[in-house]
Amino acid sequence: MHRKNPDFYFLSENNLPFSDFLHFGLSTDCVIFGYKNKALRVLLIQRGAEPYMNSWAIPGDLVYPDEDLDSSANRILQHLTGLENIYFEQFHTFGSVDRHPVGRVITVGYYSLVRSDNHKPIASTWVKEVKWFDINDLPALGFDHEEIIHKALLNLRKKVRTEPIGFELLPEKFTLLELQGVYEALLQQQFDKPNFRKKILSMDLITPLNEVESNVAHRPAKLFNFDKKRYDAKKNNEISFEL
Amino acid sequence: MHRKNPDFYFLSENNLPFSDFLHFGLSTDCVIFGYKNKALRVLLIQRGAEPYMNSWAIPGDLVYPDEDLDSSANRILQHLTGLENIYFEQFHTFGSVDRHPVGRVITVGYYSLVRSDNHKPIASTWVKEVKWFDINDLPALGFDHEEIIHKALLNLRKKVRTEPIGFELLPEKFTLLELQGVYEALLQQQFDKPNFRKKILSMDLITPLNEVESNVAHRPAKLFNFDKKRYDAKKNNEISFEL
DNA sequence: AAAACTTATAGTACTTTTTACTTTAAGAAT
DNA sequence: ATTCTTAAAGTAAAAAGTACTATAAGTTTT
Repeated sequence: MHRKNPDFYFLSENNLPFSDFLHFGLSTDCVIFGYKNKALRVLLIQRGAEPYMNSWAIPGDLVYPDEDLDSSANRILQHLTGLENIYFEQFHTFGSVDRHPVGRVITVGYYSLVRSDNHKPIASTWVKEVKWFDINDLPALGFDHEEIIHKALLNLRKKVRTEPIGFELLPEKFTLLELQGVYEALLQQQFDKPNFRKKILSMDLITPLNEVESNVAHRPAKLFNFDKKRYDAKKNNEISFEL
Repeated sequence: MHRKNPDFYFLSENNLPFSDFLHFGLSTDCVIFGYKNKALRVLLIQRGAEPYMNSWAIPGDLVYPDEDLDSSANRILQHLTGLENIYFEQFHTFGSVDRHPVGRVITVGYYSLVRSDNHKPIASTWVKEVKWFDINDLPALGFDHEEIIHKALLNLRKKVRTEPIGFELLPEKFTLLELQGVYEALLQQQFDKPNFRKKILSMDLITPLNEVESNVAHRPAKLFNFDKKRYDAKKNNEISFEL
């Protein structure tokens, strides 16, 4: 009951050869959320290789030997969307013994929020198609990716209540009703318009611009943007966002 | 710019040999929280082998090739504390390229909550000493374990506000003032006694017992226990715990 | 150009929750 | 019996949340 390599320093007391411990594959997978027409959606790829050929899946890749986890997730996001400065967050790591048909591959799950307008999904050698799916109407997915999306969504729903990240799903300039739509899609609950407005404005985190929306068949709403500087300043004192 | 192994299915388009991608080490590390004398504390081990010989560290181990992540964390916890049914939760995965002197080892971070009375830490071959440290008075730690503890604490503080897990730090039967002490230690804030009591009781998640504390030099407080069944039943309808 | 329509935005009244504090109760120690 | 300490219940004011109404400011229709 002793290790083959006594130089090593973990608690293990078993009789497996040490080399068995260094044969893990490591990947990152990204659940990319978008928002359009009052609905939350997810960017999926259609696989062009085995296993799960032709299945839909969330984008992911193996981590390079000299690459940090966040860098890896960021690389995938940029590669696929062509965007920089995408908001992303690690939320859970999936490592079931049998989660992967090829071998023991554990994957670090990230979710990210992108402004729906700006993305132009880019297919690659290994990807047949890239497409947005409504969160409530997903196709069958390969691997354990249904579980990953489910968990990502639960995490996002929690986070969105205490940190002002809903803005990441909207363009720089947005109306209060658009913001309300984002939160209604995220939290699956309706808000009263005047009260939502009052609450958001009282947080003092978004600034009104001297612009209004255009091409609308009614009184145009004022445009706002999120004041990240002010939030960062406030954050140091106390948490100030809560829905 | 193409993979050596075209059977593989990730997005990677680089010229590294495929085998380079399967040489990751994988471990789990556990931040074990306890509560005593109105203070939050952490169980640390003193390392008995290189690297970081004699340094203090959080307990952890390599994951076995045929072992799930949660099982691995649970094994470490049981091994070290001798307890079963310990509350634990995966919170973040740490995988910086240089986080480990021996090679590329990524670690899945867990935190756990144990009832302070019940634990009898068990040292092992690789552990010189096992000891509780006040969360505000930690020794220097090996690896990136300071970062891991810091992040565990932040996660715990968030979680404890929306899920009734504070009980995990107390014995089965506890008084309301003891519970208040736990939350004050966790959240680093004082609560008003009558109001705390009112709020907790209004949640209808703890049941009064027909017992009172003994050996106290004043009016003894009633003992309560947490009603997990009732919580699980409520949980399905809506979240009902919030501090 | 006026009227009708749609949504923005301000305002108000009511309810519930939170907060701060006071009072009484119950046992232990002297 | 008296004193001490903490439990536990109660109360009132303040704050926050909720539901709804009224007015404003545009576009479209007539």
